Amino acid sequence: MPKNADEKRLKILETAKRRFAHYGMAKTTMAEIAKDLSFSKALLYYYFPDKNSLYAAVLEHVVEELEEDIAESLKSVISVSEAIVIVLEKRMEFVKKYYYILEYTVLMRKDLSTELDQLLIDSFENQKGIIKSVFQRGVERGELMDVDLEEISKIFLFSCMGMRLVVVKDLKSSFIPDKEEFDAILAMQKKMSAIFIRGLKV
Amino acid sequence: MPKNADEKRLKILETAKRRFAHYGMAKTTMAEIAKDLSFSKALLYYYFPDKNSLYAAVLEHVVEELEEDIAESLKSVISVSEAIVIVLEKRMEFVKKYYYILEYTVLMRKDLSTELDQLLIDSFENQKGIIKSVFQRGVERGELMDVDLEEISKIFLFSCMGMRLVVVKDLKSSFIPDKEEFDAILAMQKKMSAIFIRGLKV
DNA sequence: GATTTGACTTTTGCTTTTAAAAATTCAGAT
DNA sequence: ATCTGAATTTTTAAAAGCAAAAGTCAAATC
Repeated sequence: MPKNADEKRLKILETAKRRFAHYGMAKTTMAEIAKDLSFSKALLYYYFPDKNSLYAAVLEHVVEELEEDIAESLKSVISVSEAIVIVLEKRMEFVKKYYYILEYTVLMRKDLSTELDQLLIDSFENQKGIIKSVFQRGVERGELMDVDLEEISKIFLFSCMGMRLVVVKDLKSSFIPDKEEFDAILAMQKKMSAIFIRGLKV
Repeated sequence: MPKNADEKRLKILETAKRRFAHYGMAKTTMAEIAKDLSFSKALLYYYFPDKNSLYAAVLEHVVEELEEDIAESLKSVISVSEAIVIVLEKRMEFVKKYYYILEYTVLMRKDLSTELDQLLIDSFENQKGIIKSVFQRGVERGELMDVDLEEISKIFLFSCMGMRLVVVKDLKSSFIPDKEEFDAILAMQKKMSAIFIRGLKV
């Protein structure tokens, strides 16, 4: 019975994820999710306190997917450069794949619930941690200088993230940037990181 | 007589600049500008086709101020690092000083008039040119590697600009970021550029 | 003829209104 | 403890009205 309950929770999560990924938060209604599952709308509220929490759960889910994916990919990688390229590519792939889910957090930046806000902070910290550990390995191997990695990782991440913001101007129009734009951004991020890493070499 | 006409045009420009710098584009009316000068509103339209053109003229004016200021400051500077720091500081000072004037272009990013759009593109190109010539001098002096400076300058500028966008989230609320935020951004930009430049060294 | 203006017209940017849609609650059924 | 239908509350979005601001122009002034 409790197992069955968990299954239902998961089903809701999956269905919501599909809807959010396709139509975004604003254009997805609780009624639609319920209908997809042939559940009553009220049942959704039995498993999730409100729409926002459901969204947060979905977001957490996909963010974990990215984190695991990156962690897995980095296992076999040796050099700092290679590792950073992997991270950048995975990140970009992720943004492309879940654009409509992520869009809401960008649009709402300011007034997000504490829950969501914390989730984003955690996600950022995780990303920073990954970058940091990549650099850390470089330092240990004598490849990179011994600098304040906490700070450097943050700066590096900010540079990469910002690059995307500069190019993608119209966040309001909820229009997904085209492949060319994404590719151009990724190319710049790679080039920047190549120079950046070189600047950290011993 | 024509000289007097030019003077009036300039007076309008100055008054508009003061208003725009203090209240921003949206909160400044043509009637107010006219009243400040004891001109009739219609006279403003004799010298400028519309409010947008007046704004563009003001923006062009302040942008030129920045460009000249930077060019002047760079005359005496030798090393790449020093030069870049100067550019970053001047840029930030400029943003602080004319925040309410610049705000409009950021808010309206998408639907700006061709005129304004071109002005921003030109300004960006100018900034890129400055960075490029700084790097160029570094290359000539044998300080930096010989790379595609056009591309590198763009990437460098994007990284710096983006950094600000990442930190300043609420462009909508038309709230001026506080000194601490600006300082934090500038500090990161400086650190980033130090590593970046080191990454370009021969 | 180049400037300048007051009076006039058109647009734009708010409220306010309001109807529908969506979120959320809840008493009671399973 | 799970689940639902029906009812309630909140949001959203379109329409209407209105005041302020943008923009025009014929006539006056220099």
